[in-house]
Amino acid sequence: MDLTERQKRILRAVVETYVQTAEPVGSKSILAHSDLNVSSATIRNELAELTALGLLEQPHTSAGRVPAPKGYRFYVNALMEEHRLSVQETERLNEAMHLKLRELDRVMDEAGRIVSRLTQYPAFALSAGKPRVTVKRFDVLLVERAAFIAVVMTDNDHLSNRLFRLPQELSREQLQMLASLLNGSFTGLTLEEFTPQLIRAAAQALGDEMGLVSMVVSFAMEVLEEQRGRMVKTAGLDSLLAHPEYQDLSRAQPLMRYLAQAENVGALTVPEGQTTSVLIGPENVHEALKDSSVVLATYDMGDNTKGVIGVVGPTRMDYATVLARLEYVAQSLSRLFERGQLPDSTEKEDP
Amino acid sequence: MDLTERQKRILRAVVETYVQTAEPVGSKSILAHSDLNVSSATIRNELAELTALGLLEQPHTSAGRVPAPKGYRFYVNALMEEHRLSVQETERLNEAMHLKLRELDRVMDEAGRIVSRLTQYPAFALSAGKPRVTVKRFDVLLVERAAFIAVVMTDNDHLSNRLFRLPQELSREQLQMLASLLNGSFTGLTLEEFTPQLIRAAAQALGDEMGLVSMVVSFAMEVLEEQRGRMVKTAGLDSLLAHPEYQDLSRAQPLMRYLAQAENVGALTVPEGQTTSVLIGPENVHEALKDSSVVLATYDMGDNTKGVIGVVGPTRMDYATVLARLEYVAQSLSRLFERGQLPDSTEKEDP
DNA sequence: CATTAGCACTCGGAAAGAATGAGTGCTAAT
DNA sequence: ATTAGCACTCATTCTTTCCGAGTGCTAATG
Repeated sequence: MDLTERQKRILRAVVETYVQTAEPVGSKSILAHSDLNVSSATIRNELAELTALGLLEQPHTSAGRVPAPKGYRFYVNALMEEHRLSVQETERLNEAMHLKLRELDRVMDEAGRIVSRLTQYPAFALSAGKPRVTVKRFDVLLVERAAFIAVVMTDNDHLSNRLFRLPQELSREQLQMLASLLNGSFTGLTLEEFTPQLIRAAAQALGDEMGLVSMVVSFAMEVLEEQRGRMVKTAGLDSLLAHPEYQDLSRAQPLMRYLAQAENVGALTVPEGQTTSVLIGPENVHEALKDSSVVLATYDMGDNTKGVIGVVGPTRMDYATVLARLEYVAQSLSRLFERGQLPDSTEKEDP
Repeated sequence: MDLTERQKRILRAVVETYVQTAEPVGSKSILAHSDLNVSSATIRNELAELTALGLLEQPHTSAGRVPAPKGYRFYVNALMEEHRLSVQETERLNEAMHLKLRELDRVMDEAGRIVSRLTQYPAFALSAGKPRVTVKRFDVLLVERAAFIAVVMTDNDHLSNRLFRLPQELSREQLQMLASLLNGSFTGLTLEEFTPQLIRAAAQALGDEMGLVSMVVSFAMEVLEEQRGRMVKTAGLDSLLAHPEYQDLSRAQPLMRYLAQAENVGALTVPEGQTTSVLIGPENVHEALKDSSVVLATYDMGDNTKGVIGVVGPTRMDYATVLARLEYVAQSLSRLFERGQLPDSTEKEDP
């Protein structure tokens, strides 16, 4: 798509004022917002041109212009200046991030909240799905005469534990044997490799009258199941209603419903090889998103797995700012996973 | 408040048809819905009476009647028949409940979802706050040359763990000593009793050059902090918009915002000595709830602590059914906590 | 005295019409 | 190529009109 310099400036002016005002923008206001030295009539001609190209559209004959999805796309690809976070902004973001982020669950939850607060759009955080997870290590701890804790550590260093109470007492030796059996037979296996035969054989080897093996093994299987799946957290659903395009309930409701379903949100991904993704209106495949936009950024969870954070909002979105903030949070998350800590707020760097 | 039998029947008819239709109900439709053998004129007289008593109200002169909050209150207190769950219903509920409910976090999350699905209203689940939580037991497990897992078990049998990586290698003996020190010095203490002095003394006693003590202790403190707070999970926010009273965005939005704030929802409680609570419209203290109703039920988490589940919806709510379902879920949760398992679906009993 | 039939009246809401004005597209002039 | 000027379009807003469900009251009835 080839545009003259003047057309680009006009397109950009339309996008940027529309993003602010949410009102169709007319030739006069472009005159004010950009510093073109031409008359409104000239601009009208250009607008007609841009409309013919499918970059803008007219809600009705006597209204101003509104960016069409293609227009936003052009803006995002070619016109948008990279939004540089100001010092204040960085500080605010860091402040927001400096929370007790630890367990994955918590991290995802908080990340979603933070992004939503930062962008004023509903946000979500997805942890990476990991198709092959295995148990790295089992531990069992005797806690009372007839209760023990099983600790399962997966190969992505996630820990889970559960307390088991038993009808009978248990000796330290029995537990010891249980532990070495488990570590011997069930580490390094994916969920599929936990076959009933294997479990039965192990139980027999231990002479397991209380079903200890199956207890712990099925716990381990739950853990693997859980680790394998993507975790989906959404936040800030309520902020959707704050935007004028969703004042119309018939638009807000399907989107809300979409967002409330974890499996929908979990299906959102960033194309291979990219770290961010912007899908504008009809570019989205899911019906409920057809007239909204989705902005995504990936973060690194270590282990070559990627998580995703993102927001959903009207196509009229300040893509530059939203992208910048998402990227910043994604970057911070990557560092969190890499180093086990959040970046120092004084540190400054360009991606 | 004394009503004649006929007045009661009329009030009840108004509430019940209004709950279904969401339209003001007139004298004629009452005639149809109830089996009074009187004319519409008589009913009109009674309606005027009930309106004068503040039990009904008229949106405008030429409209039918709508229950006033006092009317709902009377209905809930005196008129409402206890909704008996049908066999099908029970089955559906059980099916919904039979999920992998384990970790508290997950339980709360699921409970909220289930209640929301069951009632078609936004729902929430609160775990009990526990003012005095202590660590019951510490365990440490060596996992690699320079990494260990700390497991903290609190007196409500909650388990948390964390993996610590260290710059230096660690001997099994060192860890052993760490464990006994922690168990000796820090079990049975509330968060407040973890004084800096105590921590310093413990570190010295161990000759702790790597800061092991402070690592594990601050982890334990996080755990206590977390266990002390109430956990708040909300679900089904989107179902709010499905109800006609929230088609008006100016009503839906504040309520959404209210529900999105954990601290708001967390403040909802059931009065001492009751197991359920119904707050109708203006009976609510929080501004955002003034024209909605809140229905709550408590469940028993063991340890004499009570959790709460509940829903928020329009005052026009089918209180009988909602209450019955909430109670059922609450009961199931209680049993889950008591026995560590869900009630058998074949089992049937009256509360 | 409670109940009822009958009827005038009220008032919200839908439908139709009129006024407003921002913004366009076109034409003719520069 | 640009621009001033002007007729025209069409959402939006404000009135006006109309409709009917439902009431409240009165007078008649058992």
